[in-house]
Amino acid sequence: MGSFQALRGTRDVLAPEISYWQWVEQVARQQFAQAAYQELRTPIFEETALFARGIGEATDVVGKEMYTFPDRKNRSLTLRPENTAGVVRAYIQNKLAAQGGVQRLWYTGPMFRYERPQGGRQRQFHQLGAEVIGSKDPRADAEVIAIATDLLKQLGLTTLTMDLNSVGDASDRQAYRQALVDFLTPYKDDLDADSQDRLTRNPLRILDSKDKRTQEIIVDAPSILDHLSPESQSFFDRVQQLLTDQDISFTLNPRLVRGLDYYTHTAFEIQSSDLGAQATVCGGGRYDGLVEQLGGPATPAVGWAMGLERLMILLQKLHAPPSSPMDFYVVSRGDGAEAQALKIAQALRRQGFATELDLSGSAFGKQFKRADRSGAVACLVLGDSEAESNTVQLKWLQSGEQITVNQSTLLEDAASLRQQVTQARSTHSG
RNA sequence: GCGAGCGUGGCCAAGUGGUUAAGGCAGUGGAUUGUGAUUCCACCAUUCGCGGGUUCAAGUCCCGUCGUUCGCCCCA
Repeated sequence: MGSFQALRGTRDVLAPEISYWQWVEQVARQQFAQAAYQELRTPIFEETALFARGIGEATDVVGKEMYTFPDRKNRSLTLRPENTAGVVRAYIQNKLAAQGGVQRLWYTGPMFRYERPQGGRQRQFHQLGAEVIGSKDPRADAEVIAIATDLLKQLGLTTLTMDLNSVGDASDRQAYRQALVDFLTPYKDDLDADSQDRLTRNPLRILDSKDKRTQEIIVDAPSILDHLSPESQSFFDRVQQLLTDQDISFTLNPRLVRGLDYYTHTAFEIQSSDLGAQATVCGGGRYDGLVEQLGGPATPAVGWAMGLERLMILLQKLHAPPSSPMDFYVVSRGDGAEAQALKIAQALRRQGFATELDLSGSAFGKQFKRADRSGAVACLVLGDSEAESNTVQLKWLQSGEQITVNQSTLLEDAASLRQQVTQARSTHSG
């Protein structure tokens, strides 16, 4: 072959699809700004130990999905598989706690996990995430969830469902873990192989096994919700109440267990039925122990992350790509005219008009055909005679009306030109 | 990491061992060397993801490999 191709599980995002990405970023940026969240950008690779300690040694992500490599000084580095650990590291390192109060943060960027690629799952994928660090108020949970649901709604995704659970605090979990192990041990031989393995390592994960027989057994298993301390229970009740007050609907799912060890109390997932096996679009929850776990002061926190590739799959099914149509298409022929055409195109752009310049030098007929297809509202035509008289033909493509304008006066009244463009466009679409 | 399916030009494809590899869309040039439609003409795969094998003969069968899709797994 001899040519290169993007590595397995990575891909290029090109023209029509990219506009969905830009749209999502724009909507998110605006929403976060309105809610007083600051964007932060953290490095794409970090010390391996950050993830191992933050996410948990026993998790699948750390155990078998990380891109880990030695650098030239033989330090173990890892391409971030998620960004909460990195954000918390940044919070600690930059002493954001010292600023007092609550830190509201958001980010977007690539993440890396070595998994078998599948629809909605790549090795390099992108997340958009929000973290609220420094508040133990259940309103923080409700706010951060509301921002996620509002964002999705604003993107037109209205058929998503949310599962909600509480995994309690560390001691609730400890007690529940024991109860679960006690319950499952007699059935050990009937569990699927993965679940048997998890019985000692990470028993809570057995709850979302998809194995039929395991599921039958789990039906009667004790529920985490029966093992919450009174404090955890009332916290969870409050979160639910706050969500209901905002008309955010959810389904209580006591078997929802998140795969990363740092979660405490609130856990939630937003899912779509249009994504096959990779149904989760957004997932998150509270992680009150993580800041301390990573060497900072004991600090409560909540957050979530959205999978952008999955979001794009849904958006592409839902609507046509958001387009940004051209205002002008500049057609020219002949040396003098072509040079003037470039100058005019740049002048229009400086005034804020979206302007495409035809560089083909082909016959006017061909250029007009392209002008038509470009979606531009108007066409500017320069040939030898225009070049000589320093004029330009302004042709409105919808009506076919064409007038001669002096090049120097074309942009004299940009506001009125803008108005004409807007009007021509609205009669076109109306 | 495991299982199954698929891989023909930029896109959608026909083709199921006997050939010169259909067709459509898009693109480029021309009929029309200064005006968008339609129409017409021409060009656009020495080759069927890649490598090897079987056969007189392979896009078609076999093996390997790469990619991709679906499920498991995992999670966003």
